[in-house]
This record gives sequence, C-alpha cells and structure tokens, in this order.
Amino acid sequence: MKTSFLAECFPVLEKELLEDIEKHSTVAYFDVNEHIVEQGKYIKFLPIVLKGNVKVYSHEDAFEFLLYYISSGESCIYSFAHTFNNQPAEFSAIAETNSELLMLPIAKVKQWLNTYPSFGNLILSDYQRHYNDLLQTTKQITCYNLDQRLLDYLRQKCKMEKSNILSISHKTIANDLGTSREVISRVLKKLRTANSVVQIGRKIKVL
Amino acid sequence: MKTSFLAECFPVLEKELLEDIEKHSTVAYFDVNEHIVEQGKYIKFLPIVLKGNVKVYSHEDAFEFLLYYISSGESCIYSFAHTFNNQPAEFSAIAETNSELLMLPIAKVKQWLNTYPSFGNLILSDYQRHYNDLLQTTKQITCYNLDQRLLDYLRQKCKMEKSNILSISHKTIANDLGTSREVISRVLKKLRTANSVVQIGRKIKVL
DNA sequence: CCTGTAAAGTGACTAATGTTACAGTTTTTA
DNA sequence: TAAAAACTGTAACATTAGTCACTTTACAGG
Repeated sequence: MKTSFLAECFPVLEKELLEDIEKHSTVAYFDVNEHIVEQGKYIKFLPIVLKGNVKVYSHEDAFEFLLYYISSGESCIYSFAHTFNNQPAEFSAIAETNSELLMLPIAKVKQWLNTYPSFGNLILSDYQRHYNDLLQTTKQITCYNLDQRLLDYLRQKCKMEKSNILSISHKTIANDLGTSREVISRVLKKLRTANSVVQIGRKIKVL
Repeated sequence: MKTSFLAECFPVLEKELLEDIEKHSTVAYFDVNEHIVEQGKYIKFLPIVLKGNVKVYSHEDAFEFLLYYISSGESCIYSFAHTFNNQPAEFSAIAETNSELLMLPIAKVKQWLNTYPSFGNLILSDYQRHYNDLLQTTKQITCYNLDQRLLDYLRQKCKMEKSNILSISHKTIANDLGTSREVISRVLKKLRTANSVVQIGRKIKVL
C-alpha cells in the first residue's frame, strides 16, 4: 500500500528503490498542531507527506512567521536543510490537519542518494520547490503591505481547505504573518469594507 | 589549472569527473556590476564562482532586495532554482567584484547528476546552504528593524571586503535593503550617534 | 583651484504598523 | 447553566518607515 502510493506520487523512482524505501521506513501519524519538526532540535528522519497539510514556520526570539505549507498533493518531500550536516533544524513544522508521513531514516537516505540518481533528482527538485516557496514568501513580506498579504494568506488557506469559509482565529493569522492580533482585526475590517471578505459569526468568508 | 582549483574547492569529486567538467565547461569573467543572471531570463549554465563575490537579489515590481552573497571561498556553486525545469530565473545575480566563474552546461550537469553521486551531493549541500542563507535573510527582514539590519549589512560587507572602511553609496545600500536613500541617511545618523559607525568623508567606518 | 555633478543631509509630513488598555462576545467546561 | 476562558473589536497613542522638497557637501576633471 505504501509502495503503491509512493509509486503514484513518485513515478520516477525505480521499483527496487520503492521496495527498499518501504522496507526501511515507517509511517507516522500526526494530529492537528502536533510538531513534526521542532526548531533547534535534531532531525533523524526525512519526512515525506503522504496525507494532510504541514505548516513550516520559523521563529527568532519571540517572533514567529510562516514560511510555507507542504501538502501531499503538491510536494511530497519535506525540506530538510541540515539533515546531513547534523545540525539542528532552522525551522519548525506542525501538522495543519491530521497528517500521515513517511519517515525515511537519514542513514538510508544517504545511501539511496549514492545508489539511485532518480532519488537524488527527486530530492533536488523538491529542494528547488521549497527554495522558491521561501523566495515567494520573502517577496511578499518585503514588497506588500499587510492588507495584501493577509488577503493572499486567506486565499491560500481557502485553496488548501477547498472552501472559501475559514475557521481560523485572528491570533493564529497574526502569528503566521508575524504581527499582532489587534492589527489583524483592524486589517480585516479594512478588507471587509473593501468587500474582499465578509465575516459570518467567527468565520471568515473570502470573496 | 581549472582542475586543480576545482579539486581544491571540491575535494569530494572524482578525478574523472573533474576532468569531464574541465573538458565541457568554460570560464567566464565578469566585471563589477555585470549581470551573471537576470531575473526573468533563462539559465543555460550552472555557474560556479571561482573567484570574486556575487550578489544575488530579486525584485518584484519596482521593489528590489538583496537575497545573499556568494563568495568563492565559502560556497562555490551557485544556486539555480529552475535550472532544470526550464523556467526563467526568479532572481538576478551580478558581480560584486571582478569575478571568475566556471559555467557548466545544463545538459552535462544533468548527465553528471545521474553518473556521479558525489556531484549530486555537492549540489544538494550547496542548495542547503543557499536555502539557509535565504532563510536568515527572511528572518532579518521580519524580525529586526532597519537600524539592526543596516548594521548587520555593513558588518557583512566588512567581512567580505576584509576591511572595516566601506566605500558604498547610500543609494546602493537602500536598494539592497529595499528602502530609500533618505531613510538610509537617517538611520546612519542614528548609528553614528550610537557609536556603531563613523563617517570619514564619504566612506563608512564600522566600529 | 575652481566648478559641475552626484551624493548626502535634513525637516516636515504622511502612511503603516505596533502597543496598550479595555469592553464586548462567543465558546468551553465544570 | 453559570463562570471561566478564549476570542474579537476598537480607540488612542507610539514608533517606524516612506516620501517630498530642498540644501549642503564631497570630489573628479578640466
């Protein structure tokens, strides 16, 4: 079952490799808000998102901000800077929804990288994706003000949740965007008067 | 000569690969401020910085901001998102000093990735480095105000130039930090009164 | 050693965001 | 179901950064 999902997700990988992956890795389940990676700790596995959505964020002092999301549909392999250098993680990752991850042991990953070029290519192309996601996030932060960023954030959420009605607290949004709850409250009001969103009870409907 | 430099820079690569690299790639020289990569254009080579410093930056609309530097001493391979997907570059790179770069043709790079695991590992570890540089930059932008960011920027420059006296225009700094000249002028004054820098004529001495 | 030009300095104003303080509202749970 | 806890709204103010208009300064080339 794992193999068939993997084969579907990564058609480029050889059958032999897929079997080896299945043999040596484990599936882990994470509940909503459960940590998959904690900034400052050491990573022993290379996680692959099989099901669910994973939020990747970082913090510096008390500041916290969203880097990007990883969904099973789009990108299956999780970014893993420092995995190989044996340095602590520079970011955290938590399950945004209940998630299912395949955990590849680092030692094996190193071995596969040296045996299967297809595996290396996969990892590399995935790194590119995350690099680019991060770049886009950085552009957002530097080039746009909160109004725009909040709207983009909400739209991204909608896409992920496949719904234009979001149940999310202002506090959570504030954390993700690196600002304070009051500010989100204020900016949401602005978006409301601009007819970009409406609030239904405590939910936000994105138009 | 190229091979010996490469061998020195990348001790992990096999002799055979080094020779192949030398055979199929060319050395290019870039003058100060000359473009190596232009955002929006297509990349046909994977550049490796042999000598000099390269500045990587990005822009969105009229906004421009520094991502990170690549120096020959630290990181030899240049980041190359989208090199393989045949998509336009998401950023620009210009020579910060007169630079010497080794240009590997993409077709060959793909081939090497599939033949030499050591090459793949090298590229991958380099990607990690750039990913991390970008992450640090993002942290700077979100978590610190201009005073701190400017000071860090100047200190980084000092390290690169191996001197604590910098000849750099306020306009250039402003571009790198994504702000305006007047603001840099104002913040520099603040740093001056805080005894973090002194100005000598039109140069900046970092204390 | 002038002098034109580019760079730097500055004051005044505006815009955006952060902060504080508190009131009102929903949701949870004991 | 009442009290507690968590969430939301908002006003007032502080801080930071962006913009405009203008002056002053440095310095390279004649």
